[in-house]
Amino acid sequence: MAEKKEVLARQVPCQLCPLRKLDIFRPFTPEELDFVSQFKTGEVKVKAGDPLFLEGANCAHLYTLLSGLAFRYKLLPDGRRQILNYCTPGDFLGLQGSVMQEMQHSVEALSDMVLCVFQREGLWRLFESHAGLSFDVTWLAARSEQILDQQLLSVGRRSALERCAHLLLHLLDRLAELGMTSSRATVSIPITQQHIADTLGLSLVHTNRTLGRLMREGAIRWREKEFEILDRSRLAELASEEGALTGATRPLL
Amino acid sequence: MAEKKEVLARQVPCQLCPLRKLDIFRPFTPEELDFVSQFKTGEVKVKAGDPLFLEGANCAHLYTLLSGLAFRYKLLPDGRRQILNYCTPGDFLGLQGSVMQEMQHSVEALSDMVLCVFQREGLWRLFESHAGLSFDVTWLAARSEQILDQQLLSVGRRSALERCAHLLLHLLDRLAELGMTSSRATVSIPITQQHIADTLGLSLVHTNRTLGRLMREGAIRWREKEFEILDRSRLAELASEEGALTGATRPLL
DNA sequence: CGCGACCTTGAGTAGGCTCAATGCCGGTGG
DNA sequence: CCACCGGCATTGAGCCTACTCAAGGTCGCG
Repeated sequence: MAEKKEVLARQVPCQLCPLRKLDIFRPFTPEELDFVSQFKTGEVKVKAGDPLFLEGANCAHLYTLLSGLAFRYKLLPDGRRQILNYCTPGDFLGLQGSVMQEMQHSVEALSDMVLCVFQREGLWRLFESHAGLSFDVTWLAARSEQILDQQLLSVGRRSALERCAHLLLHLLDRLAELGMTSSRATVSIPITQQHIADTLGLSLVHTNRTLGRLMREGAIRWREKEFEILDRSRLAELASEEGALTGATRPLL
Repeated sequence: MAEKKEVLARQVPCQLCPLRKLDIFRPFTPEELDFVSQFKTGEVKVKAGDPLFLEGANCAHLYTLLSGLAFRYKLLPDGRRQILNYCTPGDFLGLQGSVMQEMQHSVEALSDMVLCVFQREGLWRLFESHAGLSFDVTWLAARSEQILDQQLLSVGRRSALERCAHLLLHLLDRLAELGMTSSRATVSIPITQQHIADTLGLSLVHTNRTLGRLMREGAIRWREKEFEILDRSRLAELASEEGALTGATRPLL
């Protein structure tokens, strides 16, 4: 309990992984499931607010996020923070650290998380023995690059109002496909306005005012770290959408 | 000549590829070189200003940039453009298009380019038969994600002056490791201030003034699509550097 | 010689920033 | 039970960075 990361004995066998039931994840062959099962060395819990990775560290592990949410970020020497993206269940974390020498960004838990743990060396065995899974790893890397591209477009070229609208829609969509939204379009996500500001490259105050505008317009509701999209089409219009991400089924390691 | 893309018969065998001599690229085994050689189906030339990919297209090819420069970008419906990053020789282009359904960004040549062409299906054979090369593809994907992370940090959290300084240093470093700089720190790169503006999320006018400041400070010189870093340490200081990219040797496909 | 592409510069505006204060919890210790 | 404190949202005021509009200026090219 005093530990930041609580290491657990292996819990759920991959074959029974509840995430895998979602139909956004591509079905794995029994053989693949076997491999992943032994690739996985355990589980770990991280408490909300705790770090999973710290920039500059050389982490020996890879993770698949099983439950909970997190975010990736970078800091400038004087403390300015840029949130790069959000991590949702099914995301494969730590690839950069395994593939390059060290992690160039940090990851922090937004809510309590459970993660599958893999050893760095296991990744190499994965590449040697499973072309399909290797391709999946690459697929996941390409996907997160796409998300980053979108985010960069937003931060670089959209107005504050557009950015907010776009981000909320993006989060809604990502959580919806995981079944993490309540009825309607209500997203429960433990972020503060400071997180949003740091994601969008805005100041806290201005973020607050911009969200206020969206609320007064009746496009969203925001209360207690939970927001609801009331008028999706209005929001999409405000966001200057550029075409959504592919909804293709994805791999889950 | 009337063609946008000029397809050439196979020219240089990979074993003799001049790029491969650079010591930033990891040495390949003869066996790997053989495979890459037959993976490569030809070469293509693209003229400065011409597109290599267009967003939304479903491209059947993958490329390795042999010579010349390009940039990746996205557009908003109303025409605002965000340049995502620059492509330099050795970069592997089109992975997103091969791995996902379609390309979510465009690529345009900055200067005349020569590229190696690979078939999309060849990538699958690569994964099946060459774990090392598969790993390399993933490595390259992870690296471009890192570069994007940096860029996002810049656009989101740095001031105009910091962004300019950071970008110039970044370009200098990337071109220097390829031996594409002249003596000293002179970078010859055919970009306009509009490119810089679209990279940094700034307006053209403000970019001009900011570069002007850097020039008046004596940190850089800019003339005719070519700039020179006169005072690297000053520039680094202005850039609020966050730690450079790994200089590790990289794969070249 | 005129035109197009690009760089410069001026002037005025505004979107977004900082500083600062207030209000609203929920948790904690006295 | 209550007072206090810390984290977060909100709001006002004033400022400044960066944007827009608008004119040139330079250079290369047909």
